Amino acid sequence: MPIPMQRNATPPDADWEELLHTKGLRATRAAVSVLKSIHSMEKPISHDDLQQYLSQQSPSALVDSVTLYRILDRLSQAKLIEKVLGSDRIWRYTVAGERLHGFYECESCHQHFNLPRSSPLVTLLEQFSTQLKRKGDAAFAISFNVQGRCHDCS
Amino acid sequence: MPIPMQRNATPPDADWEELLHTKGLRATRAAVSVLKSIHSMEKPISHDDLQQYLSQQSPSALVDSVTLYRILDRLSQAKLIEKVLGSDRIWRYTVAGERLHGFYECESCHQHFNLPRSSPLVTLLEQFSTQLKRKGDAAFAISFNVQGRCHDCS
DNA sequence: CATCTATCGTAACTGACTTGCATTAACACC
DNA sequence: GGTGTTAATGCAAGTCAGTTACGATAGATG
Repeated sequence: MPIPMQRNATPPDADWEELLHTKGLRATRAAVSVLKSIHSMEKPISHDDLQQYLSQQSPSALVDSVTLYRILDRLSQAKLIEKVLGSDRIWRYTVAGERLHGFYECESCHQHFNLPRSSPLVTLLEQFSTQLKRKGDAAFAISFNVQGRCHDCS
Repeated sequence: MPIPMQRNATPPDADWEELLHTKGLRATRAAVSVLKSIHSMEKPISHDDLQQYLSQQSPSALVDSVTLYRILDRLSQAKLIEKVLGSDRIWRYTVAGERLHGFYECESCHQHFNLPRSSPLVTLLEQFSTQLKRKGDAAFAISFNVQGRCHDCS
């Protein structure tokens, strides 16, 4: 499984550190690189791929596997990132946003692709989601997933 | 985790056996009880709960854990049942239908509830799904999931 | 700088699911 | 009814994503 492509440049470290602090988290070297890396990816990335990616970045970015799990946990609890469960039962992590995320999952390689926010499906579900929230309902989140085959696997 | 309630009576065994045969599967005692049981449930049930349920039914319904996994696999591949992945990374199985399924998952106990087909959300997504199919797109299935807390857990 | 405690690293564990392989029992064909 | 074929079964052992325990380390704060 190839490690997903990187997106564009990200803000300086100080900004990430501050972001972590506002959530009551410590700005450790590991947490910063993880947060930064996830924000630089254009699609959700798994624990495994992320660890590999980090190890290739620089020796200083090396993170222990358990530590990485814990960082990912902490960041998602703080809502700095978002997790998506693939049908391979593997969690993938991506940027968290105020807006709803929909994903396209390749049923063969299980790569996930963010559906464009402009997709009518996303718009539709977003409306629904805010309706639910307004109702103060017991429902907190809607997630959805379109399955198919990605270009590489067809 | 309590074993989900049973629904109403189901057709005689001969019908289930025939159904299995039409899919090229053997009508073993185990396969029949599994198929029958899942059709008698009103919500998706996990491997574990199903095995427990079967063991309580009758001694003859007892199925080995691995065998049960394999039966569930076979039945879903034959599209006689449908699988849903919970955010606890556990598969649950339910009746397969031509129509789209949406689920409500309790984020605490992870029980799944079928959303009523009359739900506007289900209708909406169904339209979308058929649109995709018509387009002959690479997308095969849409699944979605509303998360919240069930009555018992609140 | 010193103290406090969140975070880290190592090793061992968990549990849902899978694989290998010898045995059994549906089904088909006499 | 037998009887042969092979799908399906049961047991033991394996896999692997994720978790837990606990002593060591390093951010934060005064």
